[in-house]
Amino acid sequence: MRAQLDFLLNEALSAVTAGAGSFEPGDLDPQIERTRDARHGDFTSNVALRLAKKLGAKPRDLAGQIIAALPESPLVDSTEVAGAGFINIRVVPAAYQQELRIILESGPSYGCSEIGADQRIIVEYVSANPTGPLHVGHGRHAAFGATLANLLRATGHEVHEEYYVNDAGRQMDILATSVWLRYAELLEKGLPFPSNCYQGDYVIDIAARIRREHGDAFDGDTNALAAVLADTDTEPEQRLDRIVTEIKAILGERNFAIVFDAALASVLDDIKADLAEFGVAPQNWYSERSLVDRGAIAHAFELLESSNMLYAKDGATWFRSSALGDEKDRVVVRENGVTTYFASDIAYHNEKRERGFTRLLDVLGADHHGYVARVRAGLEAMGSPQDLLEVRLVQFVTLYRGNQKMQMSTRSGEYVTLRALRDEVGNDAARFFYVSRSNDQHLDFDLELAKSHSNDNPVYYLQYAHARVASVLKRMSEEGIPGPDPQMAELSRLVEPEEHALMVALSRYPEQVALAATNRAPQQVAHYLRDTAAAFHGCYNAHRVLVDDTALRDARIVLALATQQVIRNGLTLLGVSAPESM
RNA sequence: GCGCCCGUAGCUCAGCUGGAUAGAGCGUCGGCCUCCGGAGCCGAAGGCCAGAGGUUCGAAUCCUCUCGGGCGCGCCA
Repeated sequence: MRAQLDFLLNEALSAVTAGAGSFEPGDLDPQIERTRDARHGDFTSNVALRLAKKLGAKPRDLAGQIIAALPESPLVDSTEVAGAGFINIRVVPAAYQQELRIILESGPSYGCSEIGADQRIIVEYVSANPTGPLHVGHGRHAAFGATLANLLRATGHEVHEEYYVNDAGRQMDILATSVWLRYAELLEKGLPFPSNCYQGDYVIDIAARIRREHGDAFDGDTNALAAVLADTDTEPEQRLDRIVTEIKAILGERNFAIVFDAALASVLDDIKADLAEFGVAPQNWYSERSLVDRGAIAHAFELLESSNMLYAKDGATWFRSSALGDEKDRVVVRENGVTTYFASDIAYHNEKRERGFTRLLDVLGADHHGYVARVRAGLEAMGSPQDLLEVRLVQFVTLYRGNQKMQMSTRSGEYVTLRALRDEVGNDAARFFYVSRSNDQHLDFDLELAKSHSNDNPVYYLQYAHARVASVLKRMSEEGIPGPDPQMAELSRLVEPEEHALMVALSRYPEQVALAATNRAPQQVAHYLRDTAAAFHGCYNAHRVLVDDTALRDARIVLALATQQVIRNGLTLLGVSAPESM
């Protein structure tokens, strides 16, 4: 509906501004907005106000000219110049009635558009290190990323979702080390378990399975290791590196790899299952090790080398990122010859680029914001346009149990897992709750509140609206009332204010989806659905659907069906179920 | 110290890239089913949009500064 008015207004604008060279219609989107106040009509545009100065005209005069140039349309009821120079448009009631038919004809695809048709976009999100189960913070990333992907897909983008698996590096060595130390406990080797190893019970489970499958095959001489463990003078992180080294020596490369791979597979399988149950299923799980094995890092280095962006200093290799907007240059190969995490990431992003995506969208934790400039610099150095990489930061989730703030740390094992949260509050409530707040807003997640299956959970309100329609339909079939044909129904019978308000709300859905996708703002869909459900409940309470007047009844059933369709489409975008009954 | 995010009703948050009288939920107070599901509806109270300047026809929104909160600033990931 808005798209049609947009078109009309553009026609009028180009007629009015035909002689004025500097004007470009594209600058002005969105030109048409919904009015907030019904007295201003249905739609309004401020173009006359915005163009007045540029064209050297008075806003109200200009508005009048634009209105005069507006092509005839069966959609438009009346137009007026209001206030300082607003163009207010009232559409005919039949337009809203026709929209109901369009909703029912389009079904699940109502609200979809092609505004992103020429875009191939890769959305990378969560990408948590596979060193333990996902926690509630990751849940927010998962819900946000998946919903964003849904929104982009609904607006015609070609979308590829990906999870980058950090299956190489120090943290993974520490996980393997933690597992082996638990294994050693099972063998009663009498070794202490350092506090900066991974504390979670899943580590013990993995160790137990290794014990079952391999017996004491990974036993060995632990004297040197015991000495390192007992050395409390060394700085803890440094000591941990030495512990890793000792355990690698005890096991040998081959056996350490077995423990390492068992730990990785176990944790990753858990993450995959967890996300799948949460309705989150990336098309690809991209292994950092595969990147290294394939020579992608070497390839990226060649590209950087050829543009003279690498240099040697202090025995390390540096990337000249400061030349491209970063605060300082960054090390890509350490003094000890090992490449940094940044080297992998630069190679990974280059690889995304080479796969031909027109946009790389990274969903990252707010603690990674310092990282953005250097990745962008890397891409630019390898020949990308500046806007290829788009980063959306997700602020932290602070978990409360009642008034008690909870400290979370993966290493210490003191955190609430996503799975535990889902078990307690349900997938629907969790998905909805996560995306109903802007991603750049901190989220206070009160477990006690979320756990309580009480009425203050907003997701139930939406689902209830959907179920209520289902209930009416059930009642209808029980009483042998035939379902109406939307094309034949006399929708002009829908004249009550509540019905009109509901129809207006429904007609807004396509533009809300487009807006939310453009703004990368899933919470706008959540809020829209809340408003729409409220309009429905208000209408439902004021006017009975299954009345004796057949024509009126049919019209109201069409309205109810359209409402159900829009709410179902919206909930689906958010990854929330639309139940027939509660 | 420097950088990024944020500050809107008692609480939790929206606010459509600068529009007309700033909106919801929860909480508080008062009403509504002999009627399709009361997980609902209707109404009331509640605001110096942290503060101060600036930009312009017009600012919660853009710019600068101050105050307050969060997060970064490794040859960690």
